[in-house]
Amino acid sequence: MNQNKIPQATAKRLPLYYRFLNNLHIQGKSRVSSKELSEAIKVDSATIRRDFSYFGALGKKGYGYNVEYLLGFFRKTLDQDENTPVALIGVGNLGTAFLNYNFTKNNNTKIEMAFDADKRKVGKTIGDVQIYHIEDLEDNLENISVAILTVPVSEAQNITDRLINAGISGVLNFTPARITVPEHVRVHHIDLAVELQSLAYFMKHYPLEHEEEQ
Amino acid sequence: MNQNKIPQATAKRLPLYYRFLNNLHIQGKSRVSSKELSEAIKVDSATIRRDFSYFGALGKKGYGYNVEYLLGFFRKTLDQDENTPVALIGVGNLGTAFLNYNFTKNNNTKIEMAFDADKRKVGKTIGDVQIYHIEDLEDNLENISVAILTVPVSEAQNITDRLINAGISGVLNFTPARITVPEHVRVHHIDLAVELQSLAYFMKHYPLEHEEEQ
DNA sequence: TAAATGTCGTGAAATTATTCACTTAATCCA
DNA sequence: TGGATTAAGTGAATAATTTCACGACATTTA
Repeated sequence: MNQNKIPQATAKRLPLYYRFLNNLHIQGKSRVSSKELSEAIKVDSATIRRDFSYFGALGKKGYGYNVEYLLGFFRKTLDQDENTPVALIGVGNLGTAFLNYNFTKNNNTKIEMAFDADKRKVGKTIGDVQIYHIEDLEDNLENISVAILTVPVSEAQNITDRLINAGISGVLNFTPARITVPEHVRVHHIDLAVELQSLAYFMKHYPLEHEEEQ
Repeated sequence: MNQNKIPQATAKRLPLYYRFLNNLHIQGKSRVSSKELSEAIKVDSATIRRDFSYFGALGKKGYGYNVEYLLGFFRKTLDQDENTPVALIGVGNLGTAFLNYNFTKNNNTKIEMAFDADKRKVGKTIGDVQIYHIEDLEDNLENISVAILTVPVSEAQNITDRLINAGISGVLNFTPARITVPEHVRVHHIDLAVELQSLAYFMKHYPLEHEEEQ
């Protein structure tokens, strides 16, 4: 595989490309240029061409990219065929939002089960996903490698430790806690307060220049 | 001001530093080193020292940083005194999560009002925030510069246009739509599906190396 | 007081990412 | 068919970010 040659910045944009191509395909468009893509997803066209070029020559000069071909290519590259099973930990408002969000639609991730500490929620189903009690975490987490963590910050590290013990190797952490994990576990943090505050900071201090932001 | 000298990557970490220092202060710690900070927030210690150095010499050799002093400094720098008023657009599960999240706690942003298209929600209050009908957007959005966008993707561009017309200059966009805005408006995208998919991709293709992310 | 230790601040190097601008090839159109 | 146009792919330049590694100085300890 050529995975290690692909810059991280590029890898982060792949899902974005994939989804947009999928939309184009659904709309019946058969052809797209890096310029069009650029305008739609707000990434410089040279960056898009460079990103694609890491995978080889996917387009045609004077023509652009064939949507169906490119989509098929990304489908393979992003392992769209193979589903990644996900567990949701913490069924509060944010957790519920995830359960109702239909990820599987144009995405290879699927929330298979959810856990919560509130006994009143246990046994219920939201968006087809069964809710278990957090005490039963270890008994149910089989074949699941990714967890979405939407629990109170005070529980974050403790539950993370249990998740890792139970075999999880990727965590999407929505708590403000900067959790500690072993080397082989990957954590992505999404910190809503930080995002909001950082937006406010940028607005005040970088008033004129304009570039889109992750 | 020295804002323009500060790299964007540094600016993005500032809220993180601020919050962690605040926690230290609450815990009664009076002193901290870049190494300790590094272990807690998973950012390389040299990066932390470099980040701080953009603001001048804030520490003392052989000692570290004085928590209270540093906190006070960041409070000023991040304009913690001055609140940024925020409007929430779309009171679904995700929107509700925001309303219940107590941002103002150690944060200078405050959700002042919310809007939704569902008449049953209008007039209610969640977490002290009044919900208005989306039709009345323009009438109520006064003195608000930031919007959190948690509406269905189909409405995203249309509502964004209205928001900008009503004077908003920053948008925290949680919809998958890559919205188009004029030069003076800043948009930060947080795309939950992309985050999840990109985590899965990194897990599969960058198996051994380990660095914290985002 | 003197030696040992700790830790900042930072030049310089290394790494990573973006952007420019040009060559080349395919398409489009008259 | 042939000239004009379009747009990919990419070498090279530039920019941004991180990291190394060390000098200098404060603190701590004996």
